[in-house]
Amino acid sequence: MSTPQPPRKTRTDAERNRDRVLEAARALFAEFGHEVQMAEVARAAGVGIGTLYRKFPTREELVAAIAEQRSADLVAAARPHLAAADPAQGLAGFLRHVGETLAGDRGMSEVIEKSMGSTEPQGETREALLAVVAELTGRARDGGAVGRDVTTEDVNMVVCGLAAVIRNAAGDWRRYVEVALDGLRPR
Amino acid sequence: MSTPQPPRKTRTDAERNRDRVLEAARALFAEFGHEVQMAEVARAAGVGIGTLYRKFPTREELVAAIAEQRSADLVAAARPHLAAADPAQGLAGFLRHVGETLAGDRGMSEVIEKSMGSTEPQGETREALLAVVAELTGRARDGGAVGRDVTTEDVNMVVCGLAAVIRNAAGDWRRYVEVALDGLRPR
DNA sequence: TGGAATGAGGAATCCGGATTCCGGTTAAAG
DNA sequence: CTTTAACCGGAATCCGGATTCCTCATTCCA
Repeated sequence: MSTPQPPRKTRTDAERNRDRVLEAARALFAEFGHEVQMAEVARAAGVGIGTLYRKFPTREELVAAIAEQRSADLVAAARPHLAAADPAQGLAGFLRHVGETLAGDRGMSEVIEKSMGSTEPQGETREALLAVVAELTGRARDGGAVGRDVTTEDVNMVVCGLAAVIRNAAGDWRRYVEVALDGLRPR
Repeated sequence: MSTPQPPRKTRTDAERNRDRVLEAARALFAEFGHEVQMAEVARAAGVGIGTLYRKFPTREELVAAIAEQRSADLVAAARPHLAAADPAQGLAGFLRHVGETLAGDRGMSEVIEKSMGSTEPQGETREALLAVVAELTGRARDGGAVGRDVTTEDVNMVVCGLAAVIRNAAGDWRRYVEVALDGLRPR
């Protein structure tokens, strides 16, 4: 009945392996997207499959962990743009940054394409990301950088499209970003 | 050695089954995308799996057949827009039509998202579709409906983004189309 | 240092879904 | 109305990849 757990400290090698897995997964997902197999990740991490599974009981959980991590990075990267003096540059700068990020991370582009917009349930980090976009959009709108009728959803759609373009289209995504920004401007 | 084949006419029921399969696949792909299982298609078509496989030896071939069909529809639908008096309305009208189509056909949005842009090898119908977009873009540009620096690739990216937005985002894709069109306009 | 307790590995297993196979049918030809 | 090539149906099989499980190795604590 009692719970006299004599809690031992987490083994150091266990922690090290966890880090290796996260690192390997991050790299592989970035380069090949989430289609990468669990065995690949384990191999790249220099770890057995069993170990990988003890850290992340499910492929889904591993993917989520990485997605969470990268999303947080994006939210963090938004800070300077939120603080930008010129709200127009704030939104534009952030969109360009998102492009740069997704261009270097296939897995992330998959995540963003699916998450920006779906009214699905999701982690708080996703919420934070949406909040950031909303904030940036609001400022840009107040500052007259984008049309008064531009909504957060409009921007979300642009981001979703950007992710798709980066992952599938042959053209220069930077061009796409500029076109989208032009489209959002007043008048 | 000789080939005195007394060619029999294709059985009528065989042909009928083929049509049923195509019809069922079209409907299912449109509603659920290409993730639908072969068995589902067979069931919906009121046909055995074996029969389905005699018509289309591979899932891939079935998907390709439908994609081809729908792409051809899109090309055909472009005709009136190509003939539009106002080139600005030509491009805009076509993009809106594409949106309408993709909004009602999940499978098609998947195809378009992947094919618009990839310099991959593909069917001639895909070529035709790209040619149509190029033509429409050229006219719009010549007519001053879009910026002089707008390329076919730019428009392809917009279409690719549109497909993604329709399939994933929560917002109103019509809004997205207008934003994109605004972004393409001169100035 | 001794002996749990926790972690590592990776072969074996499970699973969902595509594809194959073959005995039973049925339409076309004479 | 036969004959027979084509065709049908769907159970059985195959396959790739995720997930489980059990044995052995390490690390932590007294």
